[in-house]
Amino acid sequence: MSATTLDQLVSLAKRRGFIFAGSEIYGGLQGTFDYGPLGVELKNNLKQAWWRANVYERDDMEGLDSAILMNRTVWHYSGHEETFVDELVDCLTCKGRFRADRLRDGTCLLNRTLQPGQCAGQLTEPRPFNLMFRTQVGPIADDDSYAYLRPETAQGIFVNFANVLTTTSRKLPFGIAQIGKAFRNEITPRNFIFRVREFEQMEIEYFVRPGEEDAWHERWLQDRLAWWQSIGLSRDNLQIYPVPRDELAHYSKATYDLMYRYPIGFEELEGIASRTDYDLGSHTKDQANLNIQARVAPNQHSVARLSYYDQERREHIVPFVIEPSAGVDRGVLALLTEAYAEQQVKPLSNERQQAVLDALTTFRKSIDRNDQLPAEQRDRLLARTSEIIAALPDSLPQVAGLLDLPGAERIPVGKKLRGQVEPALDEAFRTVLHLKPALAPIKVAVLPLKRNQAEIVALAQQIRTQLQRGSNLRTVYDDTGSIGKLYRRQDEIGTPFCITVDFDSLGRGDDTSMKDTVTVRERDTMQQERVPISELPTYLTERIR
RNA sequence: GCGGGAGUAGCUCAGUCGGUAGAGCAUCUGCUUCCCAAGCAGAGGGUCGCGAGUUCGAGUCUCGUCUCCCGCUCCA
Repeated sequence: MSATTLDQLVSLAKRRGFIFAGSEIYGGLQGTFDYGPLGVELKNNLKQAWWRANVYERDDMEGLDSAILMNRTVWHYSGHEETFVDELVDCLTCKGRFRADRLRDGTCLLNRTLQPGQCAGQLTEPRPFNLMFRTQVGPIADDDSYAYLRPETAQGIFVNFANVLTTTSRKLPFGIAQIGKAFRNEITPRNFIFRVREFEQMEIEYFVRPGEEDAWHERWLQDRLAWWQSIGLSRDNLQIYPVPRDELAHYSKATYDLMYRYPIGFEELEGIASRTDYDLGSHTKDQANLNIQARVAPNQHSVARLSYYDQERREHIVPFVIEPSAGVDRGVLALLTEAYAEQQVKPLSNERQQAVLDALTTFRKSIDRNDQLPAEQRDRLLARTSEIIAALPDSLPQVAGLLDLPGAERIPVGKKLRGQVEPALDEAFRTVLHLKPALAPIKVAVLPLKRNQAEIVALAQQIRTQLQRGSNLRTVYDDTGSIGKLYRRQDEIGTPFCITVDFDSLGRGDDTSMKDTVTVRERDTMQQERVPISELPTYLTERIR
């Protein structure tokens, strides 16, 4: 089971320190999020896994980290100044929002049921709606001293194409990989970290000979699909969406979107675009002599020839580009969605179960009696409630999803239902993140079985210190609760292994042969194994790779 | 930006007829506990989204405003 509502993830993320709303104490800033102590680890692990697979484990890739601020001319020739900056007006009559350049005489043209002119006078003033953020460069704020925050990392790669080529002696095909921040002034940031104004991309620009792009496009699609699965996303939750021709971005010949089944439905996780020679062709000098196939604007500014000299054919060619471009934040969200589970770990007491059942029954009656709900919503709610009642107690975590359905907020007893379900979940369920160990923010937690036993505590802390220093495993020590509580706490943040130090570890148990051994408890199975302290680094490293 | 819903402690929620804010969980401390939410005692944490107005007195009534959530445009 994975997360069924975004709220479950938002709540966990905030509660345990993965992700916070940006600038929270001042009311927030829409479309920004801060990664907390655990979130930064998870995100770093994701980026590291990507870098390892795409740079270290391949022979045809170089890395790059280009500046966020770039000469404005970059965005002129990339096409972004034209396609990312719109003057928009709103029509107060027909509620439409239009590009000012599509209007004639201040009239709403797009509402075709009206004659042009009928909306006139109801339009707001044209306002520049700039999908690129502008910022001041230099101390003097005049009209020309501005730059954009990059809306994609890709252009940093294209403008460095010649630099990388000459310094690495690469032959086609080869790629350049980059991870970095990008900024878009989205009209409506929404859905937690899914659509935000400041985000991070993991991008590859892969350069191939013209004519070979389609084969490489297919290959990259399969590569990327396999990679996402290798870090834990299940194939069932991934979809390939070939973007229809009329929806393609201005640079693209063909694009596959890799869609993931988020709680909000299937949405794009990564785009794999075939960009032809549009980008290098746009940024290069000497365009006329390079047989560029894409339609590019004449470039009078570039001082570099962004081409590849083909020794065999003795000619300069402009490579075609395949671009697998993934969202880091969307990756994090996908990982959390996939990993999240609420599992029953012990039976529910009778009173609790009865209380929940009563609350559900009351809820169902209340829906049934409510005549203000659209029939469709009502039927859906009734059906879902009945399903949950039938599948109790396993279905208990699904109540969150039920209360998230459209219309549910109009049923007042929904709050009471939530109030009954919560303690039941607390009592008998655990929340667990089934993250791949390599991605887990914390790899190992060292726990004393009893915190008021000085010797146990001392040994546990000693083991923690050894693991921290002697291995690359992020290790924490925790003694702020009973052992069961500590396990649950680690489950919730996805820690794959807990090490428990007990009396046997000290040689003070019934079986003295267990001296210098500890219990290692595995997150998913909750199984325990006795391991000699000296073997811990090897034991753990093998299982966390 | 428009339409619909909601803002009270970290979370989920109470808060009656207007009378200076409560519970459970979470967090922290102490005691206790020989492997899966224990328990007990205590502590911290809220200008009730914000700003006006009405009133002797506003979480509660009125107006404005902001933010968030759901639908319309965007796409990593």
